[in-house]
Amino acid sequence: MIETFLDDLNPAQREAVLHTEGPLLVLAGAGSGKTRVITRRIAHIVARKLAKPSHILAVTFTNKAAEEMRDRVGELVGAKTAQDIMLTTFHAFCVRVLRAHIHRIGYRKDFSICGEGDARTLVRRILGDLDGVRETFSPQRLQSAISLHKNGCDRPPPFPVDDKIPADTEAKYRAWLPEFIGRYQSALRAANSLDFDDLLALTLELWRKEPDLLAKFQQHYRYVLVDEYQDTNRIQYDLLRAIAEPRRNLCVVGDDDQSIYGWRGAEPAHILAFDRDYPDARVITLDQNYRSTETILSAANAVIANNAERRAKNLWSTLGAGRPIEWIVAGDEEHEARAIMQWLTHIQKKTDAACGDFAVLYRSNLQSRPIEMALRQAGIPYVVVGGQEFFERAEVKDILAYLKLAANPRNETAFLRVVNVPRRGIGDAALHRIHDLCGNGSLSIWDASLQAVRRGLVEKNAAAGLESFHRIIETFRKRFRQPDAPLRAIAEDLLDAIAYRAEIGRTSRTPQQFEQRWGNAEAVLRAIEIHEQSAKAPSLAGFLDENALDGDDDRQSREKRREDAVTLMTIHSAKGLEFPFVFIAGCEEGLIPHDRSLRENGIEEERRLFYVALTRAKRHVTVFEALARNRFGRICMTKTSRFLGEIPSELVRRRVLAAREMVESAMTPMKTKPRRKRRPRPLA
DNA sequence: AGACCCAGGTTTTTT
DNA sequence: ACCTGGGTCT
Repeated sequence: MIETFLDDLNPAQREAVLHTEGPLLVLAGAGSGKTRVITRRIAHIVARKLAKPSHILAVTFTNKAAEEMRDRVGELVGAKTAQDIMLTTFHAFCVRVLRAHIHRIGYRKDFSICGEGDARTLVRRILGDLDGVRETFSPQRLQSAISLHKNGCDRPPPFPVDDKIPADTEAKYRAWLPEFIGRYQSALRAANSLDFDDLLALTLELWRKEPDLLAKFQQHYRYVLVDEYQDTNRIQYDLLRAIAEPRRNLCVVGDDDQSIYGWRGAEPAHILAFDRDYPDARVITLDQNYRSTETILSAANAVIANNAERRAKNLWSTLGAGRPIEWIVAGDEEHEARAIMQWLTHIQKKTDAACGDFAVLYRSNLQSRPIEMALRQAGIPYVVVGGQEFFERAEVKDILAYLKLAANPRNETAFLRVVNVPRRGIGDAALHRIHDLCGNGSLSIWDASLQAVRRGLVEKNAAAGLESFHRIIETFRKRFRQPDAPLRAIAEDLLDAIAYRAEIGRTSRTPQQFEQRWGNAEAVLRAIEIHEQSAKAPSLAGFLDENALDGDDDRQSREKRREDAVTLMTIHSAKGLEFPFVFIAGCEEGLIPHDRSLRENGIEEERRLFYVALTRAKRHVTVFEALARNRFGRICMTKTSRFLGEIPSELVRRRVLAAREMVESAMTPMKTKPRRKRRPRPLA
């Protein structure tokens, strides 16, 4: 039994599995069987009875990764045993800890989790109260500054590089930022909400302030494993160190060359410094690749060798040389798209490959348009991965806001979103009055609104509206709290109580739109039902936690990927995946490396991104380049990405479908295409 | 409340 | 070129 976990491992993998005691760093190159090592290692610990399954903590970054890992571990040790392992994301783990213990540091246990969108709304609102700064700093920029700050990022938050901003503004900005963060925090606090970063930061704070509690966790988790270690940020790193401290059975697995989330606060430095922090750490490098041809690996190795900040490693495989990398030069992006379509068709004819064997990768989502058009015209099925629409839809947000209020009436964002949906005659005047009552934030907007009614501070109409709103929330708060409450049924009642179907009807312009939007509402109900059926202890709070942490991953996208269709996605979303045939579109300076990223994060992260793209391929890579590209409505000549030049030329076959001079000369006269006038919107 | 217009910006996006 | 957000007008 035990031997079977080791049989099909190479010596390095085997050592990584067997080295269970003490700190271990596994440098796992792309395609080197990283997941296999982690799952076997867990199975080994369980089978050898080194610890109970529940004493193992395995952390991933995404829910998807956690699920997959649980499945794979389940295949080895049985699904039932796999259930007991604490195998989750950082954030989900912290939510668990906080839901149980956060009262010890003065927070309420029924806090809401404030997603990225809600947080942005909050930033906007605070910014709205402040005069004179709104013009200079975008909410997005501030949000990312806040996040980097909260994650204990060492470097200063990026300051907008912009000629229009006078030189002394940066100093002012830096001086002012802490105050802004303070306001943001107290707004969150008043709303009894935590953002994603708080989940991590407060867990750490909790552990620091309550050493006895930390000790219990340390006692409990005997083995700690981390996947995608190159993506950890400062706080995550501190959390890991804290919990693994006494036993030091900390195993981290990652690849510094695939660190592509620096802009998110990930610090690849951690992987480079691991054996400085743990001098006795065993370091194992997995460099045998089981995925790609030797040609692909040589190209990838050559490219990444240009990075200085890395641990040197060279991937190798025994899968044969394979075919040279194809480099196709097209005229503009539409030409490129057609070339992609034709080349794909050509390969299919030669190899019998299915559509699902192809991925078209690009740096930026806007590149997908022309490619989609070309594929559609040719009748080639495709799926575009990415985009986060579902949870952005108004209906979905509305319903979730009601549910969030039922779980935590203090949730200010949710309150403001639906207090007047459907219309209850609560206008700006009433809301201002209420807002004034909140004062410095000591009173939540919910309580303030109660008081406003009680003290007759708002006009009759608004007061009546507020009272009915209060009643609905209170009613459903109670109902949801009943033990074994039928969540879906209650949620349906809630929609009835606010006549939401009619509301959608009223605000839809066409029957199709109505169907679509009501369909979204039903999708939320279905999601609740799924939670009800699959969760160990279903609850409203549990459902909301799951959804807050599960971003936009409605299961559809996952299932869609299975279908036989060409996959279109950004390189970022391709991390961790593999395809027989990979096309990389838009290999031009400015796109990859992206010029803005170049400015803010430096060249090396962009190079890693290109490296990730190359190493997704099993059999063959084709890189595409357009000589001219539409940029912000202007046609511009492009320059070949420097990364293409870094691939040894003997590995590449270049085909030029468009001559530079032709493209250049075609550019000047054709600036005015007959422009279609925009018609007035056709009514239903 | 809803329609309309203009200005600004425009990379990636695990949770 | 295109979308978003905010402001204004009806």
